Amino acid sequence: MSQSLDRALTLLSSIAKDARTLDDLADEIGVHKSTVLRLLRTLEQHHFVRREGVRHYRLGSAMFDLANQALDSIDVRRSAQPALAALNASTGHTVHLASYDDGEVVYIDKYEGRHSVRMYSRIGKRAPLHCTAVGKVLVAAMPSARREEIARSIEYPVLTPNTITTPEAYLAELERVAQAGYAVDNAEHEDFIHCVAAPVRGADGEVLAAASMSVPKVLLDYEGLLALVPELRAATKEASVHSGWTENGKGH
Amino acid sequence: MSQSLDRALTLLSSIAKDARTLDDLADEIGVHKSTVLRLLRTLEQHHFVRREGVRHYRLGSAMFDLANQALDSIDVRRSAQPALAALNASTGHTVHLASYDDGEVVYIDKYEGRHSVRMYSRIGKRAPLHCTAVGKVLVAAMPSARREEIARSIEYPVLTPNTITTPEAYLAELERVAQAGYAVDNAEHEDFIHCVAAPVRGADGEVLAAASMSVPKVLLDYEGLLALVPELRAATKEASVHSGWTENGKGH
DNA sequence: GACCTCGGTTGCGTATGTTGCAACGACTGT
DNA sequence: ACAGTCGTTGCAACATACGCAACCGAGGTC
Repeated sequence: MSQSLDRALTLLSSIAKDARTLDDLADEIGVHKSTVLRLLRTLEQHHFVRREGVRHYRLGSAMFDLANQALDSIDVRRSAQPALAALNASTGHTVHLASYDDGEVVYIDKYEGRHSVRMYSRIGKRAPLHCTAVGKVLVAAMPSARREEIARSIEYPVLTPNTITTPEAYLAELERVAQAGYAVDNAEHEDFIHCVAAPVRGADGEVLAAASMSVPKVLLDYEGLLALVPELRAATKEASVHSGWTENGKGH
Repeated sequence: MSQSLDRALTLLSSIAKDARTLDDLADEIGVHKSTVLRLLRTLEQHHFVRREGVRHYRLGSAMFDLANQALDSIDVRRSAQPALAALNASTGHTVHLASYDDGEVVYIDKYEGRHSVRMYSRIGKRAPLHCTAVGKVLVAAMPSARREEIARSIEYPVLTPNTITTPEAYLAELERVAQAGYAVDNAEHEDFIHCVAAPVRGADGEVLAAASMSVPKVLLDYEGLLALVPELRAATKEASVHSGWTENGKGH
């Protein structure tokens, strides 16, 4: 809708990847370098971009200022923090907190595991719904009409041999998840990692977010992974309580 | 330079403050609400903004995705982390890591203190050079010509009774800091808090950033604050080593 | 030291994209 | 049913952001 803004935002992503020369950036978004220069200058004025020397552009402080402000305003993040940090500390595994946004999963918090295998995740990063434990938990919590709608509308890229590839299979999986109260990602997203996830609920019992633990397969087999579920659920329950949820029925 | 981009970036700040209605945002940046709508839509496409229901706009996930990417790319942040985290753990006080950017100080990391008095700081937030310990450390590390230049060009808003208010006084203070190797903010920024700061150096001995500890005055008097300096300097020294610095002379 | 390349910068005229307007639609509360 | 918000769209006018081409400055090469 707004061309220059659109270009500028694309620019930001390009810069985030890695600092480049003007012409490179120009090529990337398909405009003249003078245009890039002018956009950069505006971004710079607002501290969204910094230049260091020549040939080096980095994201600026406004970026993380706003980001931190935004993160702080996500209530469930703060209320879930103690429980998830404790879970992370006691198990040593990577813990994620994620929520649904526009047909995808967004990670809103992350506690790095001790056995830090390089995982392709990061706060703010987005992931597909069909191959992540958190994705399954979040969609499974929706009314069945909405589940259908989503299951039919998303793509099913095959990321590992275990990835679910059809709406039918996904819907069946969601049903299982809804029943069980937790979800598993049996190496459906990344080959060497499997996860379990469970919902964090708010005052009205609605699902605010999903928390997951990710474990390298070399460290724990499938049995071992499932054995973590009780601990995970204890943590999500505690997080839910801190978010206003009460055991039986509505809060307030 | 780019009007629409400029407006959009201003919009982001407004949204960060607090989610509002279209007209409010329009007023704030002085344009018609339809204009705001179109900008928001573009921002939304890029996930810089989310809408929840009506009358609610929040910053979106692209924001913190990029921000985290950017933070990860700040080398000194990662290399200083262990030392600063340990300092924070052992003293219980709030620890900041900050660097110089465009006439101001920018906080690039923060470790919350245990006795958490609400402090007006946040990763990515900017603060003045003249009334912060980190600011003094960073400017004191510059060659004297540049010190002069900066001292003459910045403003000296009076924030507390102790705030330095003239370039002359500031330059004298910088000289003291350069000699001593650390800086003090004796409640010059916020009335109830005082800080000490010391530099973190890189391979060539250049100052990469400044680390500080902030302590409420009710917790520790001026004497007590100064007593923390050795521990702080031990931590910044360790951080420097991790950043490539070597005790005597040039690295490489 | 002259020449070349590469990255960044500026002025200018034009076409394009962006804007404000005003009318409409959806929703809320009275 | 009506008034009051808030968000959305089509359109025409204009400002603005664009591409171009020339220029500058730094580094490297011969």
